[in-house]
Amino acid sequence: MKTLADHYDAHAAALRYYPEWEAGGVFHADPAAAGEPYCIVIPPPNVTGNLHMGHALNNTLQDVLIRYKRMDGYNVLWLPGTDHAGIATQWVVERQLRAQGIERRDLGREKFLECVWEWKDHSGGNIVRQLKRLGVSCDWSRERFTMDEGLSRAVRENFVRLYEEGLIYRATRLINWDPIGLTALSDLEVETEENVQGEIWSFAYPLADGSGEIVVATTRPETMLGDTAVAVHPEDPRYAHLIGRFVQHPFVDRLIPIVGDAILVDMAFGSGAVKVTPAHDFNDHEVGVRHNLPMISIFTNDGKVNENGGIYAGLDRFEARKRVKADLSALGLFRGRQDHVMTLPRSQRSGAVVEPMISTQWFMRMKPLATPAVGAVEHGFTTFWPDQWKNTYFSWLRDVKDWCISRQLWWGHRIPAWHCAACGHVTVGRADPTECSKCGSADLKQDEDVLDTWFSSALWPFSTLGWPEHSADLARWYPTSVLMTGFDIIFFWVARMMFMGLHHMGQVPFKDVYIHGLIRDEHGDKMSKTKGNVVDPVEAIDRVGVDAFRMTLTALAGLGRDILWSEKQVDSWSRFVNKVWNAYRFTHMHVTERPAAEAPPLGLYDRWILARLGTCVRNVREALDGYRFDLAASEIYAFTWYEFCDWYIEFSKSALYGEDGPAKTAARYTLWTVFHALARLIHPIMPFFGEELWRELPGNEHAGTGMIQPYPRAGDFPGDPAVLREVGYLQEAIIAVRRIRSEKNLASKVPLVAVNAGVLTGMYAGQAAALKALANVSVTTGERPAQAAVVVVAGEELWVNLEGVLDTSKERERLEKEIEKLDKSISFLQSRLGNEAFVAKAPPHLLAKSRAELQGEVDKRASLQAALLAL
RNA sequence: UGGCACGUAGCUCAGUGGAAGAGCACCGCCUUGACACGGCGGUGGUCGCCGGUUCAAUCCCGGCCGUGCCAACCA
Repeated sequence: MKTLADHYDAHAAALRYYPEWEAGGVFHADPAAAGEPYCIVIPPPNVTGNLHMGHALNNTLQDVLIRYKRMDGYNVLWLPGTDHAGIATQWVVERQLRAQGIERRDLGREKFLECVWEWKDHSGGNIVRQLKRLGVSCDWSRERFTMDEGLSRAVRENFVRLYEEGLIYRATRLINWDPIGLTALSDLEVETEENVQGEIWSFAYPLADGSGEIVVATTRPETMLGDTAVAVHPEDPRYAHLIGRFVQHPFVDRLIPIVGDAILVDMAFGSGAVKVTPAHDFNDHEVGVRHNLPMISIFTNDGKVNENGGIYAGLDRFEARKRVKADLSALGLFRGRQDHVMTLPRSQRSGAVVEPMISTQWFMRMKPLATPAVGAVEHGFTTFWPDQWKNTYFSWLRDVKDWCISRQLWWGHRIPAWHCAACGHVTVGRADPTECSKCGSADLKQDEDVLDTWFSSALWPFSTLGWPEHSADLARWYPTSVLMTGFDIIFFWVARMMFMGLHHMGQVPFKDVYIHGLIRDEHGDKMSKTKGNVVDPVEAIDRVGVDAFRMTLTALAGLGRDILWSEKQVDSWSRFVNKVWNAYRFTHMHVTERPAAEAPPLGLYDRWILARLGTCVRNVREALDGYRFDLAASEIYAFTWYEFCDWYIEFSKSALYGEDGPAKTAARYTLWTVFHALARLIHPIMPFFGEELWRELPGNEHAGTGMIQPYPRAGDFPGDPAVLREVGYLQEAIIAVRRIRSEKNLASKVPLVAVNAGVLTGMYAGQAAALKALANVSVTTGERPAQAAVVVVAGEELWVNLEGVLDTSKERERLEKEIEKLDKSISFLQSRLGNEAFVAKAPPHLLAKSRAELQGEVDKRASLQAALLAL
């Protein structure tokens, strides 16, 4: 007999099996292999990042699917990789250099990039090592990086094609500017800070002809330096006559027109007049465009007032605000202030207050790209899980503005455009040009900017598979099967992959998009460093083992729900590993070799547990197919714990501890068979544990790894309804007896005897051993034996009656109410359908609970109660 | 302001147009030869509120209240 350790050693298993799997090439995908393709391309983590709980969830769930499909015979590829994460990475390195007193600009572009690459090489392997500790079965031979050679080529190809198609263009626009990061930002990289305490500050512009004034209000008084209009509603009786006249700017020599604009101005708000700063406000900018106003920039890139700000030039934005207010007040133009709660746009990365600035940037034309991306989801080529996220996707794409793709950074894909010093023409090409494509001048200078980091991410599902080459991988695995990610990057990433995939490949990049929730702490708060409630997944793995850790994540991953992570949950789900291990040890005590392939004649309980196993397998598959990870986990948990351990193992003991014979053979076969399936069934969720169970299963010494065994099929374990019914009744009988015991305070060693209990003596005589073993109740006929401590009431259908023993009047009331309700339903359905159709169609419990039966039950319970009290 | 979710046992969550479920917590009993990281039994819920549809609603529909998220935001 093989002795197993008291406890499963998750760490030892991980150390042993992962290298074996890698060395054995079982993660490796072959496009020529058989099977329906199944592919996931990993959402690439930041190359210099560390594994956090979000990654842990994201990758555990992907691995569950990947392993399930791989075992199920699909030709599976899980392609891993990392992202260069433009601003984020540059920011980290800049900060490190600054700590050494080195500024990026002093270093120069070349040197700085060397530093970034160094940093990437130094800390870039971390996240991959941590992913491996999770047990993820990626094909590491295909690992990619957004700035590797192939992907850089894809980025360039994409840029050139879109440029040639007129979908990428250069223009001077009002854009979001980060005055600390010194770069343009896309709309998405701007975050709004809520509930900022601010003020609305009012002041007057004197009319140029001295005939009066017009009062405007603003949260940013300093922007008045760039005002080029005052807008009023054209139908406002207070101001309509002023349209076309001018006010005098108090600080700069400028006459400002009063314009009528019904779109911007709300007559009912404030004074009904609005100052217009077209160069530093998006709404005002539109007014400027509509009325052909001058757009005067008043800020430098680092957020100081420029030469257009007259005497304020050189002041920081916020300093200028104070001075402008003071000076306006001094001129007697201040007209009041009130507190105002507002929102503030901040750079996602640097935290700087974003300044809208007029700037020349590269843009991607979105309308022609977005329309097919909307259609693809509308027509079901891609499905969101849960479904409601498609609304988020639609609402953004339907209203999307052109995407500012250039960044004034150094870390990233440099824009493949060359400016001609001679004629100003821009040459864009797949190869670096030597001369201007217009005038032929060789005096070319490459554009200084790099592309938004999401520009390369948008190509990820096909660039990683080899695009723009027509690779075998691309042909085999595009479109991919599912994209798994968080809701926060539906805009940033999902939508962009959709339109780029559709544009270049003519097909959606993935058939399903699974959106998982956020991992929060046990109180439902977001994890954050400042709150100190961040859970480190690596620490959690060290503590409970990777299998238990993954089981917890999987079990908590409900569709469309955030996860509240707590040690309690982890401990609770971890215990499952121990429970299974002990059942496994029990099996090893009784089963030392692989049973004959042909099943021996099986007993009632053997057939029962195998039927339940079949149901479990079906439910697990259904759950996984519908991305219900939580249900898959709890299905396995419930079957194993409550049916296999609590019932089957107890049932099987009398055979296993009894004499050799068919019953023992059958029980051994059954134990082995359950674990043979269970080892595979749990594998996707708990791969190391599953592998250990598989390898240590008697007779599996040469069976190879469990991770490529066929996933169990429900059809392998057919069920017989009669068997399920019989065992169901038996369980009820046992439960009822136990309950009496507990209520009457009878120790389990006190033997009970059931006399003339029809159900037990007749139908279930064959299960007497189980009744004795599990409830210590013997079944007999005839007189009440004197030696029995208590005689359980005899009669028909004892299993029901026993339950009735504990009836209270409350229970009786409930039953009577139910009778009333059912009575009505039954008579209605009978009169409408006719009795025969009713019997054929009505749900079983309606039939069973006909009035007479229920009434009989109520009566019976009452009399039983009386009988019992009399004992 | 708009959109989307959510509201089921003390807590975290499943669930269904036809007899309310799990885990944790709690209360008893039990160290029985896989497991005390265990076993057995139990307490606990007008399934947010109000209407409607239906023979029947926790489930479908409408309204309301509460919570969360996303998006737009008024100078």
